[in-house]
Amino acid sequence: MPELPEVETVRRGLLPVMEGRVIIKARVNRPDLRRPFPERMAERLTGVRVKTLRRRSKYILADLSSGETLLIHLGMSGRMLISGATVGGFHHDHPAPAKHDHVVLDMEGGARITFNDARRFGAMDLIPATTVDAHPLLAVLGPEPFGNDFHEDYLADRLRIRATPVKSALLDQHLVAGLGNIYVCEVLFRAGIHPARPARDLSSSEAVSLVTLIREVLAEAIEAGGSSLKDYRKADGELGYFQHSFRVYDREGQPCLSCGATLERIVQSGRSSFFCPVCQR
DNA sequence: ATTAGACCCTGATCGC
DNA sequence: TGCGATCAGGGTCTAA
Repeated sequence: MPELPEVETVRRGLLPVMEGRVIIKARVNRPDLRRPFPERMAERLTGVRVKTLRRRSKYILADLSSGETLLIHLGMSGRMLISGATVGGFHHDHPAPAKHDHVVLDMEGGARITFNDARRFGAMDLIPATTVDAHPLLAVLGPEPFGNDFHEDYLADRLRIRATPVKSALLDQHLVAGLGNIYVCEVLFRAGIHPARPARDLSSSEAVSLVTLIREVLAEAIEAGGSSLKDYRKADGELGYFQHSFRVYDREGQPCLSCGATLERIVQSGRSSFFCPVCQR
């Protein structure tokens, strides 16, 4: 599912039809995803205005005129699809209701936003705006990759005390928030670091380079509209195209674009890691 | 506290 | 065409 660049792309797609607009009617088609939806969610969303639409890590946060904030996580397969509006020059008619359409928001201005999530690993919650940062899902998150709290000294200090493979460390949302399996693989390739290296064994210059490369990869992916593999689509239904820029992810058995060696795949804490055995040491 | 593994759920794909 | 095994961008929970 979506990592930070995909979530940011979805947020940007939703901005023109959500921010500043009133939710005319909210419909909730089932009581839960993996976790229960908040009590009376449809009623609490209906008739309120979306003041701002922001992002924290892989979460979209909609601050509402009711004083509550809607928290949205897309999990692995969650989509937010827009219909009934002209987006990017194309008008999208309302599609027939589809399997796994869990929440539907009819917006002031005629747009409809449909949250569809086949695997139901996503989440929604409604909390007082004043307690957003204390929400259990958000309070444990590490710094934003583009924020001032994420810098060379911070990352070097945190990696130095971890015995776990650097791949697992960078996937840990407590350490830095927003990276997922694809972008960690891509970052480690650009850094020339083998995913199985214990985090504590990285040199300080390697840790320093990771800060820059994490920002570089994420920024390029956001610029490309994210990566479209199986489930992910931008809010306007279009595909992102960063997947064409993958240098190692899902390229097992193919030649390294730098040295020509055959790329390999290993499994680390249950997730695939793709890497070049020659370039990454 | 850290870490590995099971688990949550559906759907796509691949080998037979 | 069908069937089982495997895999998938997420995070949580348990137990060692």
